[in-house]
Amino acid sequence: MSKEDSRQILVKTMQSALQSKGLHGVGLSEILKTAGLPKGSLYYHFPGGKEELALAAIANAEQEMARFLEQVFARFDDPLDALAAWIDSALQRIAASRFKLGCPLAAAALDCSPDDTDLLLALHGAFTNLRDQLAGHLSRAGFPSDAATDLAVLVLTSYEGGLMMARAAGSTDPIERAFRALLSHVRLQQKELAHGH
Amino acid sequence: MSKEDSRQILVKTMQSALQSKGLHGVGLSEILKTAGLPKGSLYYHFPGGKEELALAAIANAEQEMARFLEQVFARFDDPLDALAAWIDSALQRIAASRFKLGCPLAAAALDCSPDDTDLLLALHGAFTNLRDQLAGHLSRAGFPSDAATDLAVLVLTSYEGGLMMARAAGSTDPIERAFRALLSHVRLQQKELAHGH
DNA sequence: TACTACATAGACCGATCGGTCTATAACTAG
DNA sequence: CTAGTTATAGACCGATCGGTCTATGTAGTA
Repeated sequence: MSKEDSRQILVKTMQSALQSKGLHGVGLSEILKTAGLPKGSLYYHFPGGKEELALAAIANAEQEMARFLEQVFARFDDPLDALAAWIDSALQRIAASRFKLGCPLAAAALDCSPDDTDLLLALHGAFTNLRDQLAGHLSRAGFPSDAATDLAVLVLTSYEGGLMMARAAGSTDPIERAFRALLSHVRLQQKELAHGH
Repeated sequence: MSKEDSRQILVKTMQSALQSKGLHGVGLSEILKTAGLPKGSLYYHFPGGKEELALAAIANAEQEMARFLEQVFARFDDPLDALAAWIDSALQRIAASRFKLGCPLAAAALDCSPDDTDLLLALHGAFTNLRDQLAGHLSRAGFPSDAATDLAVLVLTSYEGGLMMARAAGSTDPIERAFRALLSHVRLQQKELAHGH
């Protein structure tokens, strides 16, 4: 097994562990058992141990999310249609996991100690990137830069909160409701903007 | 020390531990040290151990939140003003804790195993209650029942997601942005509703 | 005082935690 | 074939985990 294979397996395993049980909810032994690798491999690839692996998992999750967003927004002319499609796919993904998988970023953010500065910094960077990416696309829908950033944050917060509540509910209902409300309000605002010009 | 005192101290300590470190992020020994109580007291009041204590902390957090919402909505004629005031106070609270304290419900939801059915059920109940409470108040602002429920869920998800992101950011910025966007859209919708009638 | 329930107190337990260490397999270069 | 690097393999460590247990106050009642 090549170096990159084992490394990637560990990252993916940690990422999915974060999604289902949180940072402190899984032990290294469980991760290693799932990954099918011994402890030596972990500390060879990640001398920093659990935290370094978590950071790598967070970076990977951010990248996956950013890429997926890029694809979806490339597929639609209207950014709001893209938004709806993105949520739709999130709905399917979470339902397919029977509501076990949340967002690894959110799980790490809530499960870590307040003075885990490395982790929090990485998370903040990830959220900021995603926010700016979203804001860029939304500004194409006619929203001024400031409003687009605010709206992007609203989308992200509802997405994260929605995933969390969906997990508790064992249902996609919270995400559906939140984004039904959000999109209806935003479409109205968009119409208003169009009239104003 | 009376029975209720110790019990309440344990509940509060667990609640704040959930907010700052999550369910598995704190050990019982740390909780007991903070509470200034021995292990015997914990297992006398909560024979079910950590999980029973967590359930009690969740129930307490839900009650506090519901009461606070009730107070805020009683103080304003316009439910949207109340909403803004509620967020304002949340902003102050989280800033005062230097972004260490999130929502105990969210922390528990993301840090527990997917088959912790008791915990997830309790959280689902809590979120549903808060949602319906919010929806009731919002329907007074002119929103039809269905739309009010959707909007209530949007408010809750943004609140929870906003708290999480604020923690990562070490700043109230995400909450401010999210609710600036939310309130601006909702006020527009409200105006639209008023015109339509 | 004696009895009883309540509540505290903390020693103690096996299991598991994250992390370190040495040994060795597998491959490459000379 | 040898030397050296890469990566795997897992025994082992002290610390801490959640939980159990017995012993000790303590308060109210007879």
